Amino acid sequence: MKVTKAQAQANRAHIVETASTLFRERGYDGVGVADLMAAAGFTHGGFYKHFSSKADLMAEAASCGLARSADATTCVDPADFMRYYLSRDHRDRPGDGCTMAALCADAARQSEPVKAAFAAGIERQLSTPARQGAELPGDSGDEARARRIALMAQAIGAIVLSRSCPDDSPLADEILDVCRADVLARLSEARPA
Amino acid sequence: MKVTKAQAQANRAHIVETASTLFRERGYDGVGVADLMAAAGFTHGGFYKHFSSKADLMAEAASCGLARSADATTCVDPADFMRYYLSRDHRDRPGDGCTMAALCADAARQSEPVKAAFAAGIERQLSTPARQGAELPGDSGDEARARRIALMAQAIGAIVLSRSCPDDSPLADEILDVCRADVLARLSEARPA
DNA sequence: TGTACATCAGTGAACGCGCGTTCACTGATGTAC
DNA sequence: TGTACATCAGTGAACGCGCGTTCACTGATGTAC
Repeated sequence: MKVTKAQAQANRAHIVETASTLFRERGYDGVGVADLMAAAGFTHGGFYKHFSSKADLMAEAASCGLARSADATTCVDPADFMRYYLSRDHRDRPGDGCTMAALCADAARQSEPVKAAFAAGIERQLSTPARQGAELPGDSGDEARARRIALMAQAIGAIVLSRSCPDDSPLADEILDVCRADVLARLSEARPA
Repeated sequence: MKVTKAQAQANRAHIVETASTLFRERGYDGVGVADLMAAAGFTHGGFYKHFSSKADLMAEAASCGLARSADATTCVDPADFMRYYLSRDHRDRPGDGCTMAALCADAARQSEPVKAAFAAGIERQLSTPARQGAELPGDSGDEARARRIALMAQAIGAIVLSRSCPDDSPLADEILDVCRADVLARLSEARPA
């Protein structure tokens, strides 16, 4: 049964979205093509009408997930963002969360297109405009960029470390709490109002 | 052909070591039992004379790799350690590097024993004694521990992010350079000697 | 110490299974007249 | 506008392959006498 061009395009986008969520939850190797298509409401055979391979979809799902995150943080207060980012809620629901935190270790072992998507996504996140008035006067380009990189690394490291501990581990929560306090302190130092 | 008890024990340890390296290089899903046994110099059939399952070995290899790292940093100058940790060399040779950086995102999706091994490994790293004279007088337990956690998260995040970029990406090097400078600055602030 | 036997680390073929991918087919959509 | 045909998104069976695991076997080691 054929489908309108518009419907086919919407179906394709839906598959990419579903993949993006499932990959974040279970990793690239943890999601099969048949799994994924079933989760999106299709049978597996149609997959190759949309994508040339699973690796192709991986790169596209990464781009999509990373772009969405970057857009979602546009003009958001950095402290508010970090309070969410370093929350138990974000840690415990990777499917709805940050693609970098969920998949960048997986990406390191994938093909160039996937890694290129990650580099582009990181770059995009770094150049997301801050909320009006959230920048310092002395916030020159290089310095602000360096601070963003340092905080991004710390936040991602905290989530990834926390997730590697057993579910009920006090250490998992301690890592999150300590890093949240530290990141917020660094943010308020940088911008003493 | 049987083998002396001592030899069998040595062979087992060799398999764990080989697994620890291969897992760090390719991830848990990227290394098959047959692969691994061949790399260790054996055929795959003997695997189950030593381990009850691949998951069992994963937990043991994690413990082993994490313990070794923690021991290797005992009494090392934190700044020296961070200069190595946040180097291109460490980033580009995960097989010889930090188990946490290479596998903690994978660990998050594994069974409880693997996650428990990670929590224990992180705890062990946190309580590794610093080099004599590398502590501040005001370095009370909680404060020092919090600083260690924050720096560990930042360093791991930097490696993981950097590894997710394409090999020749300037961004990969920038992340490493920025985070190294930042971590070293934080270390020297904390201990103004 | 020497001999007979049990043990068990290591071998390599075989197992079922799920993976990514292919393919002949369907039938509504889109197009040419 | 109405009709005939080509297109192609989606279906579901089938493919080869590599995975984790099992198993009958081998033969040097370790043990009992």
